[in-house]
Amino acid sequence: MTQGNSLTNRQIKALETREKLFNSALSLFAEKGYDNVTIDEIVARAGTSKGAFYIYFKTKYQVVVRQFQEIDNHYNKIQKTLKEYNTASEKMLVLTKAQLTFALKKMGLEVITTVYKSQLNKDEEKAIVNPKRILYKIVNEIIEEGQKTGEFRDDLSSQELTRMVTRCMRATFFDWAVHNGSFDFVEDGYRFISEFIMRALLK
Amino acid sequence: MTQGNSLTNRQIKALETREKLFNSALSLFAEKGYDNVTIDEIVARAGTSKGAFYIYFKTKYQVVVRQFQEIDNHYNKIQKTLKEYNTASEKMLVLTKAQLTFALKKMGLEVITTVYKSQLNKDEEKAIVNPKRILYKIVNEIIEEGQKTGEFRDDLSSQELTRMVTRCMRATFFDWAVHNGSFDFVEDGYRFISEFIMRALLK
DNA sequence: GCTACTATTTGACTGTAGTCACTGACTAGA
DNA sequence: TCTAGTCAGTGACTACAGTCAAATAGTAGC
Repeated sequence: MTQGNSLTNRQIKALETREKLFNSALSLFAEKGYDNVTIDEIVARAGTSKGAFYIYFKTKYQVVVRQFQEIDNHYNKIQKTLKEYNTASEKMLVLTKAQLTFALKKMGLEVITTVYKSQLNKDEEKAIVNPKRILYKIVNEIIEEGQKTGEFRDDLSSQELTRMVTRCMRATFFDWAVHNGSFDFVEDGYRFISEFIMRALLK
Repeated sequence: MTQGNSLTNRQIKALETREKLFNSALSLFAEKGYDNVTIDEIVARAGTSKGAFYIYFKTKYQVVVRQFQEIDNHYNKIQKTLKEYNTASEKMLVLTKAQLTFALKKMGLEVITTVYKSQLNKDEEKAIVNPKRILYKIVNEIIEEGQKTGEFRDDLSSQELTRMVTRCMRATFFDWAVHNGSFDFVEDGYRFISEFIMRALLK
């Protein structure tokens, strides 16, 4: 078949088609909102066909899930910032604030709502609870560090604590989406973690 | 119009139609699963028409949301049981266990998943975050009691703590739905609250 | 260059949620 | 009892996500 990294013209074209569909969809979602965009519009703008769309995306949701995942990968930038802070508690708080600010700015209400809704569909790709998410690795590292330094409790494993903490983070996102963004996401979410959840985590 | 509580024949018939639609839908959902039932089937079994369905239910989701609300009201039975326990902590734990057992048995995965998904639709009736839910009143009462007896922290208001605790409860439901019920709902949910969240609540 | 194969693309088609202009039966008031 | 008006109910229709058999065009081997 293909040798090494080289792609045949056919494969290159296919990648282009996918890219055109992805960009067309994202620009339409941005212009009109997810619910007001049809697949027919997406493929018209991409200059391709409906069948092609469903080769590259299993559902309409999946476009947004992919967008979410792309943005989500940028958490590694946050990870570097964390080194400047000395305690695991500080790191957890800085991460929380960064996560909330970042999600609000880069994703926004509609992407978050759409992704959360998609996750409740049986066959949809599980993006937000994927343990490979960088976010989860960061949280797990902070917790392990906090357990080592004696800041955090160690009667539960770091994996288990990570699962619980990230569950609480998701809860803020879900609540905000259910309330149609009618409360201050960053303020409320930060308060929830810093004033409430942190206490469950500390020794 | 109508005098006192008396209903015209017309209004009685209308209530009957709604009831027939509701029962027809619930029995079909139970038989084939929510996603495999069409509105046309529902109205056929109810012996009425599609238009009638949409007079009584704004969306297909709403049937399940109403079912959820009916079941949800049965929390008042739990409330009475709580009086037997002495401390607010005990009450919170008994409530948690009861809630999880109850939801698992009476609602099940599909109802929970469907309701949670519906809540992310803009115009859907907000059932799970409705502050009038009996569950929230019970939680609030327990928290106020705990604050009075000095068991629970009082640096945050009981309302705020209620909001945070119930957010955590919703988180278990959401996670379980996203994972398609692939972990032990009662076991995991109870552990999350008793081993983790309770510590955030205690003084 | 020719051929057989296969990856990609197509768009007509299906299924189903939700709409709406219309119908006719019931009600209230004269 | 008659009638104007209302309200519950109807079902053909629209809109749109998702499917799939057929068509097209790139590729590899000769």
